[in-house]
Amino acid sequence: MSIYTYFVAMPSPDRCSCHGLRKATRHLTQFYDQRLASVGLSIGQYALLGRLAAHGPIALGAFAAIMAMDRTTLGRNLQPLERDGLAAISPDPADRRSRLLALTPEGQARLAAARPLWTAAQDDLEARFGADRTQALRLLVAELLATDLA
Amino acid sequence: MSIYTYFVAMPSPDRCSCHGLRKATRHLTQFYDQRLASVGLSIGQYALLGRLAAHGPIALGAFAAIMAMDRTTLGRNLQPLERDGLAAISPDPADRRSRLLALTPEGQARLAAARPLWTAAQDDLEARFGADRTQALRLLVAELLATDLA
DNA sequence: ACAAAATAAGTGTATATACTCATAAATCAA
DNA sequence: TTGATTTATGAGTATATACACTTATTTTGT
Repeated sequence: MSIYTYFVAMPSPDRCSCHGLRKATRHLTQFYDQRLASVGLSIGQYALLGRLAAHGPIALGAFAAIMAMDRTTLGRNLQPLERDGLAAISPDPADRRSRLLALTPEGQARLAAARPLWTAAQDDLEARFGADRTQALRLLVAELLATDLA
Repeated sequence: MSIYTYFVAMPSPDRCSCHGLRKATRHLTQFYDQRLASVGLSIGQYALLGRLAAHGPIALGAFAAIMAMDRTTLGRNLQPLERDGLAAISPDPADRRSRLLALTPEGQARLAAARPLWTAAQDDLEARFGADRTQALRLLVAELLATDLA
């Protein structure tokens, strides 16, 4: 543990809403990533597989919208998952421009293996940050996401 | 505007705290990035320069702690700023392991040019998302950042 | 003084993010 | 029908993020 740790022990609320959110996201992402590392998934990959399981075979653009992710970002993020056989992309017979994304059996197995680790991480977060604040944060970020900023 | 946009118009609060936070951060980052694009800075770069202006010449590790950023991430993020002459790294005479990061006059000028755009973005966010919710979110993410999750 | 431990930083590698541009296919309008 | 437009996607480029490993330097314990 570095001495620099003490400098951030008591941060003042950030004047910049975006910078504060970005810092907190890095913090939380590292926490979840560490909890999932033993099954070989990041929290981003876990979220992709989980949502994909729920939405079945789906076009890339539609899935990017569900994930609130740039279309090209989704494409890049899928490459390691496809390479490792966790997700598969096939042509859409109904529209030859479109390509359908689907979870493979391997992807389902990996997701099932990760789920208890994710649940434990969620519980640990609530225990450390507080159930009320965790709930409030979840609600606020969902509302922010639904806010049109363009 | 794609038809997919309608799929995300009314999101349910995310079960995964991390995924929700990550989506909202992408959303907000794109908003700020677009507002700052005309001066050639991303919100991440703006935050770096702004904090650097406040903390003067400072060692890389100490600055990474202030930014709540991984040390190696900071190093990579500094490369374009150094290349463009906005920040400069010099050896620390007191400790030859350490290197001191400082804002250049060019960096100060760029920061000054960006500041009104950032202020306008902050104001727009508050107008659209609501001052009370913006304030609450800022406080919550600061508290989350201060929470030890290890 | 010197060997061991701690510290500061860089490099290699891999994934994450998104902009611009290009391509192909479907839709629409005259 | 056919030419213009919209839509779905991929490729190129650049920055963002962080882990594991390495190197150089300082500090510390004896």
